[in-house]
Amino acid sequence: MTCKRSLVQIQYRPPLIFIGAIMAKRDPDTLRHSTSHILAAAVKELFPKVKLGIGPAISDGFYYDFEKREPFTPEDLKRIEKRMAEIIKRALPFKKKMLSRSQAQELLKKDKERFKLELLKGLKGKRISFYTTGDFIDLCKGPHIKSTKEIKAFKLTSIAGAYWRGKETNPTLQRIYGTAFSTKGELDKHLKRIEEAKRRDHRKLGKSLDLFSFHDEAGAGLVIYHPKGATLRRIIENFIEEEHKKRGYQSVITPHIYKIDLWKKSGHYDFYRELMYFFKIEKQEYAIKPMNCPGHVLIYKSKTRSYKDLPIRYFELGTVYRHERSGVMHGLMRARGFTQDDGHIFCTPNQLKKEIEDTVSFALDILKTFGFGYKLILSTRPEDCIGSKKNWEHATKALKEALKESKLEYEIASGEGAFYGPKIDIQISDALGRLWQCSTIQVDFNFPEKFDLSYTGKDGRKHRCVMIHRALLGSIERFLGVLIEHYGGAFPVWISPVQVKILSIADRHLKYALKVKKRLEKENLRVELDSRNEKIGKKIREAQIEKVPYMLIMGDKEVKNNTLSLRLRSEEDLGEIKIDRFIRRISLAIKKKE
RNA sequence: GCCGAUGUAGCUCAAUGGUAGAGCAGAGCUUUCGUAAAGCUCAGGUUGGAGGUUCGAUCCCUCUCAUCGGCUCCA
Repeated sequence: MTCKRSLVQIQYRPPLIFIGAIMAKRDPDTLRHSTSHILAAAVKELFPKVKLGIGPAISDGFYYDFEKREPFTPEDLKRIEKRMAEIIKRALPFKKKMLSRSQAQELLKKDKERFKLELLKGLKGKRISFYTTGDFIDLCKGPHIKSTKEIKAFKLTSIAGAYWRGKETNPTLQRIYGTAFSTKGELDKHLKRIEEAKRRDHRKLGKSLDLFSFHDEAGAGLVIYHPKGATLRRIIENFIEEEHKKRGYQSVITPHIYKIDLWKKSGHYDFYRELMYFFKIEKQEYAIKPMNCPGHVLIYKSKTRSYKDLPIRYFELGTVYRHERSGVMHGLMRARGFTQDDGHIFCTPNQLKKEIEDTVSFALDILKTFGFGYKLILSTRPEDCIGSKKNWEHATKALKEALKESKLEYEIASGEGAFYGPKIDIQISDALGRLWQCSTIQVDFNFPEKFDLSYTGKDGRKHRCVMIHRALLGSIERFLGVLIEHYGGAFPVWISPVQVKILSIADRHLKYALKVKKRLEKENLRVELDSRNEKIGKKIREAQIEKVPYMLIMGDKEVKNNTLSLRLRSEEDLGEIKIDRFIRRISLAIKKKE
């Protein structure tokens, strides 16, 4: 079988710096790919009529695609797993076998392996390599482990549907996912990591930390923020807006709906209609904005611009709605309504490189503030695109040079650019190691043409300006989702919805507790008081579960000494401390964004 | 949108072709307590929604909505 390396596979790479992700020291791909053969062999033994797709190694394991009328059940999975263990026990060698093209074709035809035949057609060369393990034979370029004995620990993890060769118009195959390791310990570690990731799932934490909710009756993909979630979001929004102001952006505000004519002019009506929400009032058709660009463009166009004005940078926390297909929603990570930290830069072609460079460094600064790892991807000209070749080259070169001068490593996604220009995407990963695109920096030739965006040059003539679309967090929703999983809900103090929880021991301590609360609120701290008639143990337990960074316990001793007893969510009991000292301590942590 | 699974109290889950139960949360009472869960009592449900099969459906079937795992798409 073939094992195509593509960006799609790279997407499954393990998290960059998260939760101590453990990569096996040896490259485990060969082991996993070999295990996928054993999976196919077991399926063939149990279900001889099944046809084979492909079975590559992916970052944490492998999969194999099968065509089978009846879906695999979880029970089937267990049976297959058992048969795989038997095959492995047979200690079969992986043997390479070179066949001529006609021999290969004959073999696959005999087995009616129509997908393999299709793969064979796409292969170059006269001799085609196959690998055998016992009676099982598979078209494959290898390499493989020597013997099935080397598979010491494996597990089938899930079943899912997948299109043949990833194309929607192709038949749906059934994909069995699994993973394999060279020791049992590594497998256990891996499974534990998955457990931990599930515990950090932002959808779960969003509920238990009372941050946000979704409702059947409200609609799929529409986030409803609860007080604590709203607080968290506002802090991030204020932070990001301030950072933009520091870097020469001007804040603007634009409407949520526009007449359909504007969307026709911008091209969204033609290219983006499927994803847009439309409505008609008094014979006038409107659409809810899926993007913020048109508004910013109208501001630019509201007067003539001189080269002296450029670059102009507009910023808006713009809420957009996109009708995502029903199967793709994923908590905050993929919603139908979301807010972008959206900015547009209008500049001269000569300014392009510098602007890109600054924007990339801006994005990385922001990501570093939250301790994220990241990956840069440069997407180049797709087949179907607008704009002259010269423009594309200029822009792509500007992007490349900006990255080069910033000494940043990046991958190239050839032909993956938007139809209107090349882009740099930055991905960060969630608890399960899934990468999410957050920052995106896109050069656009389309808008400047369509809206005739220009400026007057030194020569007194009109010149076409260049437009950059960029979002650093991407969508606030997605970023929050990743953030929740990144911190496992234990946010640094500066963004914690509740920074301090005061826990009073008995009713007679309430007055003092209230006094302390007032004092802390005067320092702009977010404080809650738990004065319920409950035991201190219970109050602590609940504050721990809420992951409040600082707990202040107040009883007779503290009232008498005019102090607080400080406990951290890391379960540290730090004992008594003076109020002012505590304020200094927490203020410093907030300032340092720890 | 596609493949598959799921949907029972606010939350986590149990049970059944004869209209459902537990723990936590909530309310009331007792208790005023020192670093991860005090006790008692009460209340809480058109079993996601619509239709069908059946004497009878929460359970079986169809449709629909939503969620989950993927595919595809994407911020």
